[in-house]
Amino acid sequence: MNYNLLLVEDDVDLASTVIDYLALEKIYCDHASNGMLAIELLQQHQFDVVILDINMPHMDGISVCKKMRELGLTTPVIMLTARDTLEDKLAGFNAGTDDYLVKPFAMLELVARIQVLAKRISGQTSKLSLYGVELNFTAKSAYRNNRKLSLTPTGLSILEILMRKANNVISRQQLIQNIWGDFSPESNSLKVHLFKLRQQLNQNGAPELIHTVPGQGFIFKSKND
Amino acid sequence: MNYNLLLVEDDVDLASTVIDYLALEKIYCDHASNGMLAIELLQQHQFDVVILDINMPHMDGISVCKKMRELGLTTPVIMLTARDTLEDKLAGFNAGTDDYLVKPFAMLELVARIQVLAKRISGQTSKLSLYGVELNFTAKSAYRNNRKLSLTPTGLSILEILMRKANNVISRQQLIQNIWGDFSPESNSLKVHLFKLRQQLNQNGAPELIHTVPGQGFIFKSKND
DNA sequence: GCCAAAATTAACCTTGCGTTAACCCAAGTT
DNA sequence: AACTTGGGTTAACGCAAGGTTAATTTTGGC
Repeated sequence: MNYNLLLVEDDVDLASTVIDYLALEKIYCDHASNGMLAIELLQQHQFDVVILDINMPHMDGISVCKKMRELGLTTPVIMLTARDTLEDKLAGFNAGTDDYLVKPFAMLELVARIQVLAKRISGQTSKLSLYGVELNFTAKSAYRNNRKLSLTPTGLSILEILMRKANNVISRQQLIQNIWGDFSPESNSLKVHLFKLRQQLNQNGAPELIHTVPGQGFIFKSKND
Repeated sequence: MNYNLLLVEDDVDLASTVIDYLALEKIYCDHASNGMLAIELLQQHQFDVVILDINMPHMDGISVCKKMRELGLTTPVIMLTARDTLEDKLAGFNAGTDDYLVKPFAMLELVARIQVLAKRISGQTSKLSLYGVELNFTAKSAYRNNRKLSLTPTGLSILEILMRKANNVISRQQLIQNIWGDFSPESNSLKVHLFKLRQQLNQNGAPELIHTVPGQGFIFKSKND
């Protein structure tokens, strides 16, 4: 929730219907009535997903999508259209769209597909669950195999950073940057935090999830990967 | 091109039809006839996308997908089903699927959607794969025939340099330059590193991949080239 | 200003990477 | 046959990176 979308749609009535509905789902949605404007907005702001009507005067949705990709804008795109021939769909995917929804569609399906795309990209969720570890942001708590871990704020934030980049190595520097910003403590604070975090995670002989990659950094993954 | 999929489908006839078709598109596709097997395979191997039939005996597609996510398997999922009610779709998305396709579907659309998902992933985890050797940059790890190699940072970097210029001879000087920059160690350090790297690569009598070209340097290639 | 929780620091221990040097071997040279 | 040369193999050492522990300082709520 709390996503930031851009709806590109020339039919103002339809647009406001969609925007109003999404607002109920706590999804905020800007509106561009034509392709040129959309591209401009996309270059200026960061959006999680773009919803793109294909049938528009001047510049159609396919062209907008193509243009976006040419400009290096990787924001995920969902195309909306009344036409459901295979050629149309393939043209859409070819232009670089991520999803394709045929009108009339159920709002709930649109919302579901928006969430899938937004999640994949920005990892915005209220909870993260991985390898039996559950992280709840709103409650600021973490569990492993349903046993609550007692973590300090920084411990929690380290765990979050590692889990968001699960299966990717994160260097000490990146970690420090993410936790403290530009001014970090000068001693082995990070080591101590990590130690305590692992201590909590590995109670009852649970297998290690935070692995050290010597000389490279740390990685959150299960052993048998 | 050259994706690696897993199709989970109990109808063997339908499965082989899909697999054969995908083969034409150069998309390689393993097959699991039930959910349990699928989960096992997913834990053992790395797939780009999973195609999941919903309607299966014992363990249906929704449960398989849920289980996957609980286990921390983030491989993108496309669900296939004959039922296209909204509730079914929402149940699918709720279980953590990435896409949902209603039968009968056009093969070309399936292929298009596979490609979208596979691309998103391969953008996140950059890896290099050659002659059975897989180099994963984000995890800073290397595998040969799915067996993990234990490499030091320099070992990994040598392997990367050689693999990037596979089938081209690289001189000692070039290697040294690339690893250490302008100031290199004065002894036979490179030789030792290479020895240890080869030692890791050639476990279990696997054929040599790093060949010495006397007086010239080294070349990464398979024997029969 | 007091107290508990959290963060930082310092000291110490352990591991393992990188470098070195020494030695081995085979092929070519004199 | 002894010597040289290019390369492969092995073990040893120093040092930096990482892990552990305890003590001290900082922070924030009351």
